[in-house]
Amino acid sequence: MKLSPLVLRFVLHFGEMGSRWGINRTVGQIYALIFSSPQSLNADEIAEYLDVSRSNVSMGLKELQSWSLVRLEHRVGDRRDYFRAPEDVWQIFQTLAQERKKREIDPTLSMLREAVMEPLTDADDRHAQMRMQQMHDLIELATGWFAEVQRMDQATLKTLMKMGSRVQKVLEFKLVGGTTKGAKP
Amino acid sequence: MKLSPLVLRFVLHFGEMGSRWGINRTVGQIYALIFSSPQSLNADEIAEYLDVSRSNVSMGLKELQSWSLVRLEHRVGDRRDYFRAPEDVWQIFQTLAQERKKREIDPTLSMLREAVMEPLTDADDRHAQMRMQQMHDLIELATGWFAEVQRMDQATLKTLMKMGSRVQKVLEFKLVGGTTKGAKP
DNA sequence: CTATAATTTCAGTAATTTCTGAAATTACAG
DNA sequence: CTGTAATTTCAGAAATTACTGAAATTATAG
Repeated sequence: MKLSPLVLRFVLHFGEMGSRWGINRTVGQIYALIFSSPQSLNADEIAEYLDVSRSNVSMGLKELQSWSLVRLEHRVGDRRDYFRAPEDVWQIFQTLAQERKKREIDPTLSMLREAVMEPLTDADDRHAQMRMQQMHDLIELATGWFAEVQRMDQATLKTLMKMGSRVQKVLEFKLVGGTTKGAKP
Repeated sequence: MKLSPLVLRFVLHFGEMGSRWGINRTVGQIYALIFSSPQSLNADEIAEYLDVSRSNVSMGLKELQSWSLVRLEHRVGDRRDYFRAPEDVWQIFQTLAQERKKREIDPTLSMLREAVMEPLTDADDRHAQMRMQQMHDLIELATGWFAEVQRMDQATLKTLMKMGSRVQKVLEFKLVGGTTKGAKP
């Protein structure tokens, strides 16, 4: 089976970018294929389209499932597993951000949390600890904000993004009076 | 030369996380070491602290410079290059985000831009193209927003983050009347 | 149950990435 | 210039990661 030039280009691009995104080529290609396909696909079809081994596809699909980037699906009278990408690209984006946070940020945050707790006397160590504290505080602020943003509904978020820097004006207006550091609601 | 247990832990963690962040172990370790160090360091010192080859350090430093994560520095009466991490962790964060966007997002965005322009007749291709359009629009919105956020001053950004979801209330209040899609200032 | 289809696991191999040490280049003091 | 220190380059070695094909496991139709 052969892919159309359009889909092929998309698939190959995702394969190449894979390494920059921390996934391997095949996983990137599988995702691109499933994402762009009008129907859900089974593992044999994927292996044939991409010309890779069936076992490689199996491993790739497991990886994509662990990222919640593909959904399993079944068809009546067919016991094979079919895969499809969630429709809503916003949802995909959020899932991806969440997963990346969990894998790329959270472990570092706990490491830092522990490190800044340690009582120290050595001057150089204290400097290092101060730097870690700065990094910790920044990450904590950013991820805390991220968690709240995730709780917003899509419409608000879209509005916020479309407003762009105009939000600055709104905030300046609203914050006159020093509510900046006030208690949470 | 030996690292203190605190710094060692930090350095090793960054080395391990490196692969998840798309950098190699040594680069991660070099950065952690420079970031936490009270003084700038030269390549020989780094090689000795981390027990890796001088050439490996040279390559790692080039990589970090390409990410603008370390600054070159000189000392009077010493012709060696010394390296230090920018003080401001916010600045570091922004630099990092900018670089990642450039390397991980922009190439995909241009690929998608081209793909959605193509005139097509085949039904499956048109479906694929529609999916690419969705992905393109989302990325464009998100990166456009990101660009604007980058233009905000730090204080506003911090305020925004500290406000968290309360910003939703402010927006709801301010937006009654349908200014949502209005012209830019 | 038994037979077969579907999927997963995994040991070995292939491909890629990282790292080293030697050689080449660059920078500069004398 | 010349000599030496500092840095970079790069070919090959080492380590890691990705992929395959065969075997094992799981699922289910009959």
